[in-house]
Parts: sequence; C-alpha cells; structure tokens
Amino acid sequence: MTAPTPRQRRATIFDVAAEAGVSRGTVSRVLNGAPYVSPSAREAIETAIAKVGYVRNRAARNLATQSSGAIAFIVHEPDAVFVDDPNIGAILLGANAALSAADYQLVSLLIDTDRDSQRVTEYLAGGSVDGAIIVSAREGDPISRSIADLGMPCVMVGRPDNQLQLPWVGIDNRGAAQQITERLLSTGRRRIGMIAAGLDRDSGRDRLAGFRAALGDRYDDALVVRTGLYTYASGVDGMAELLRIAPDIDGVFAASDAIGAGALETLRGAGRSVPGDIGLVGFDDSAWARRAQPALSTVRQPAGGLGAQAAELVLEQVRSGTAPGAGTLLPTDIIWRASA
Amino acid sequence: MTAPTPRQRRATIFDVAAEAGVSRGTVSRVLNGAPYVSPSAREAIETAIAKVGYVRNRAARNLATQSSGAIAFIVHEPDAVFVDDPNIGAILLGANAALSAADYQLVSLLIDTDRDSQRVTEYLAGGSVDGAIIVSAREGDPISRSIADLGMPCVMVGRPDNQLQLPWVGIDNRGAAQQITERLLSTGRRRIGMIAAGLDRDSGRDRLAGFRAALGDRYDDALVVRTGLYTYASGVDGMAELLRIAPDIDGVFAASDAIGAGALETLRGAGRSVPGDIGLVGFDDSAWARRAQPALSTVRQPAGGLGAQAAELVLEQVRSGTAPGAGTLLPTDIIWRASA
DNA sequence: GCGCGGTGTGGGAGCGGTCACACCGTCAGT
DNA sequence: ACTGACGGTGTGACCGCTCCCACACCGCGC
Repeated sequence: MTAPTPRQRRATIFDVAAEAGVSRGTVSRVLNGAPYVSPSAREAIETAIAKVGYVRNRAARNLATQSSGAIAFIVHEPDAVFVDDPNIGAILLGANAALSAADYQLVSLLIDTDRDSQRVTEYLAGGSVDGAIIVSAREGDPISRSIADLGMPCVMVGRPDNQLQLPWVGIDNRGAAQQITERLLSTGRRRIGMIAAGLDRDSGRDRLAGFRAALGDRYDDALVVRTGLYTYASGVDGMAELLRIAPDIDGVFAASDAIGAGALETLRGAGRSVPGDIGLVGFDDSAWARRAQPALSTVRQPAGGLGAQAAELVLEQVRSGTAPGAGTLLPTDIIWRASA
Repeated sequence: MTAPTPRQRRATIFDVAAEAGVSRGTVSRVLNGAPYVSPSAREAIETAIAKVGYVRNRAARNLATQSSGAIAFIVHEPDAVFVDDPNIGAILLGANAALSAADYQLVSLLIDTDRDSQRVTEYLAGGSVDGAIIVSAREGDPISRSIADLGMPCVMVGRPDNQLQLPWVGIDNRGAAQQITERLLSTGRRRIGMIAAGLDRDSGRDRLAGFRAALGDRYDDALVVRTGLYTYASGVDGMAELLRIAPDIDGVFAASDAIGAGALETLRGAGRSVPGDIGLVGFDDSAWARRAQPALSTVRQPAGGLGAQAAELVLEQVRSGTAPGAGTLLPTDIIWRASA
C-alpha cells in the first residue's frame, strides 16, 4: 500500500515572503529581476525560495501578465503523413531550438479529428500560448482562420491560402523543381514524366509548375500523374500508371522522396534499371532518398531552418506587437546522387 | 501599412453576464454544465456568448481550479532518433486520440538540450499540465526524477529505471524477442547472431535477454554485436562486424527494424542473399520493415495502443488522485515476411 | 533646518474565473 | 396557514501572481 498521496499545498510567493521576512512585492521583484532590491533582501529571498522549494505558478502569472511564455506548434495532418514525413520532425526540432534559446516553451498540438480542431482552437483562444506556428496548412484550414480572427501572432510554414494575410516561411518549390528538372534534362533524358502530389496545397502545385516551366515546349501533360499524398504508396501506384501511359519514359520527377522510393519499387518490379533505363529524382532530401537503392538525387530543403525562422518571426511579432511582413523564402540545394 | 493591431480586450464572463442580464455565477454554471439553471437563463447566456464572442480564459480557470485540462507528452531523445523512430509518432497519435476522447489537451514537450530539460521541469512544476506521459526515459533521467518529486500523475512508456516507483506501460520485449528467435531457429538456422542496441534502457536489455533465452545452450556471446542506438547506421556497421566475426553466420536478429534495414544494406553489399544465405528478423514492425527488400519478418508492437493505454492510466490518476498500479504489458505479434 | 531626488519596501487592486453560501420564490405536505 | 424541500440565482472570497502607487529613509546642497 502506497500512502494516499498527501499532495501537499505548493509553496506560494506568500510563503517565500514570510520565510524571508519581506513583502510579496519584493519577492516578485527578485523573481523578475527588477531593480531596486537591496542585496540583503535578495539574498534572504533566494535562500527562502530554495528552502521552501518555491516554483512560480504559471497560471497565476499568465493571468496577471496576460501572456504565457509559450508558443504553439500546430500540426494538422492525417496520421499517416505525420508518421511518414521526416520534414515535420525536423521543422519541430528547428523551432524548438530557436524558442529554447529565447526561453520560450514550445508546445505542440496535433490535430487529427474535427474534435481536436475544436479543442485546439479553444486552447489557443484561452490564452495558453502567445503565438503559433502552423505547419502544412491546407486550403480553407479552419485553424488558420480562427488564429487570424484571434489576431494572435502566427507564422505558417509553407505558403498558405492567401486569403488570410498571414506571414509565412517556405522554400521556393517552383524554382527548385525547375532546377532539378533542368538537371534531369541536361543528363540527356527526353521523355520526362512527373508523379505529382499534394496539389491541394502550394508546395504540390508549385513543384508541378516548376516542372512545367523547365520543360517549356516539351511539356506534355499526359506524362503527369496526379496522386494524393506525399507517400510511398502514391509513388508505387503513380509509377505503375506512368509506365502504362508511357512505356518509353526515360526520366521521372517524383514530388517527394517518399514517392520516389515507391516509384523505385515499381521500377524494380518492372525490371527497369535506375539510372540506366530511367533517371529518377525526388524532393526533400529525407531518409528515403539517402537509403533508397540507388540513392535518389533530390532537393534538399532546410527543414530545421524553416522551423527556426518561423520561430523567430513569431517571437518578433510577440515582442513588438506589430503586424508582420509577408513571407520569407529559404534557399534550397540540389543533391546529386546515383539515381539520375 | 497595416493598422497597429488594436488587439481589443477579450470578452470576459462579466461581459457575458451583463449582456445576458444575469450574474457571473449563472454564466459559470452554464459554462460548466452544472444543474439548476433555468432554460431561459441558459438560452440568454448562450446567445450572449455567441454575440460577444466569449471564450474562457484558460489561465484564470487553471488558477481557480488548480488544474489545467492538459497532459504533457515528454520526448527525451537525441534529434536523430526522434526523426528516425516511427514508434514515437505512433505513440503520440495513440495518446492524442485517447486524451482527445476525454477532452484533455495533449501538449508535447521535447527535450533536446540541458536547457530544455530545465525549462520543461519548470513548465511542469508551474501547473500548466495535470499529468505527464514520458517516452523513452533512460537511466537516471532528470525529468523522471523531478516529476516523481512533484508527485504529478505520470506514466512512462517503456519500463523505466525502477528506483522511482513510477507506473509504466510497455511490451514484453524479452518474450517477444525469445519468440521471434525461436521461429528463426525453427526455420533451420543454426549459427544465429544478434545486433543489439539500446542497452542503456530496458527494451534493449530485454531483447538481448530474450534472444539469449531462446538459444539456451547454443547461445554464443561472441555472436552478439553491441551497438549504440536503434538506427540504420548501427545496422550497417553492426552487420559488417558480425560478418567479420562469423562469416558463416546464417541467422541474424536485429534489435530494431531500422537496424535490420541497415544490416540488409551491408548484406547486399557483401553479396549475401536474404533469406537464401541468411535469415534476418527485426523488431517494431515499422515502415522500415515493410519497405525493406526483402520485407523484414519482425515483431509488431502496438505503438498506438501503448500511447492510448498510457493516456488512460494518467487520466485515471488525475481523476482519482490515487497512486497507480505498477506496470502493464501489452501483447505483441510476430509478423512473418520474406526475410526469414 | 528644509526640500529634494534616488533607493528600497509594503500593500492594495486587479487579472478572469470557480466555488460555497445565502437567499428568494414556489409548491406540496401537514 | 405554516413548514420545509427544492429549483434557481446573486455575491463575496479566493486562486497566486504582477503592477503600481504611496511611503520611509537616506544623504545632499542650499
């Protein structure tokens, strides 16, 4: 039998004040590093804090200051993508590092069901966080809308729905897609197709647009297979369809590495060699690309940097209280590996 | 020039009360679904809430009720693992679903640097959450210790450091490892090695123990390679070493699927066929296993179920205020695929 | 001796809720 | 007609902290 958990009352600022023989005002000053505190009082308070084991009550502080020292990281993705997509983890880590350096706490909230969406909205409105970072927002995302309505400092990762004028950070998907397609062309490929995905958001549409721009006159819409998500499964199916449409295809741009890995699987099954028969490139520079056989040429996007940049922009808004600039693009690199 | 963000004062319960022509007490009753409110008052309050756009201030409520309606999900892992390990995502989703159903908010906190550790501890002590779920705690983890000291409801995923008597949920790593090794034996393999990892925590040690138990007299410690983390890289290196130690090896138990995938890469490079020359099994049933060539036989662990179960146990403690039972083991399945 | 600016300190008034209690009708039971 | 139970409501105290004003004290120059 364990004891019935006494759960004794936690020490408050009053206890500290009493212990140190000063008033709560002085304790509060010490806690907040304010000036005009005598060395003796400061010392007495510090030992009192240690003695009674005092920790600031965050709720009380939030209520009094009308702020929280926390920033929300909102992930709105179906389960499968969250688990599959390494970018989200990297963005999260980048944001965490930046916030940590500024002594802000990151709290990540994930939205799966509609019910979650409802609850997260309330959580945000309730003042538990001072700002928000939203990843992978899609068209007409209710969360983005309510954050905009709340007037809460916020940055989106990925260029959003442009109706709400929210600031964002992202990469130049179009330019990067164009570049990698051009390099594919420069290796002598002539019949080049694309497995497109995520067309319900900017990244997907821009990658397709870049592909199209690179090909110019040679662009053939029949060689573009449009799939749903950036997943392995999309790659498997998409490649199968592409082979059926154009058996003589010799180059493929997969809209993500996961798709590329799936495509590779289909090509292997079909007995086509990569890069011998077909050149294949992906996008993201995720683990998928590095561990594929052969390793995929791809576009590296600075996922950690995106998270860090988003965090900085949110903090800037929180601190200054001003409305933000429009958007920021971070540079990408092309990584040339064995697959093309 | 955008307007200087008026940031108008948010409506409070007073505003609602005034608008509806009742007192704050009655509004509070409606908000909390308490009985003894006349239909007319209820209706007036509901329209008033809608009209003034009222949302409960969470900080105030937390302060008054001394609780927060939120549960922390603490991930304490080096970056690389967080991004690589699909289990964590799955556990997170499982926990989120369970908490969501109970109308609790999950906030996930990740600990990367020591500074994070410090800040998270304060965050927890500050009363922003009512309980915590800790994943992948290691020996002597400072966070687990401070949570234990706080007397905060808490459940660990994976059997922890047994000095602190915290409740946990986990799987029977030992039993599962034993089973899959036995099945490997039953396919006629005779010289069986293991690439062990994570020996600084229970899961790693137990998997090794199960392996040993399955082999009994035939166990040969020379055929166990001890690596660090459950990563692809560990698999690549571990397998190379195993081949060097015992070129005639014909069966390998990889302590995780990521390790198995890495091992596969080395075997492919060495010209050994799987399952022809060597039978290989993994652990986790993650995407690594399903997408390896050939797909890995492995142990499926109910990651989502672990998260859900952990959430339930935390909530139970929060609600009852009682100290918890010891630990819970969830069942595992063996998935037989092409690799052995 | 007096006014004055700069330090250091105490304490009241919120922040926005919840909760317990007091109170007020209404209506059934005696 | 009186009592009491009960549904419905208002109100004050309080949760723990910050902010700010008032005040005490100090040495200083006039």
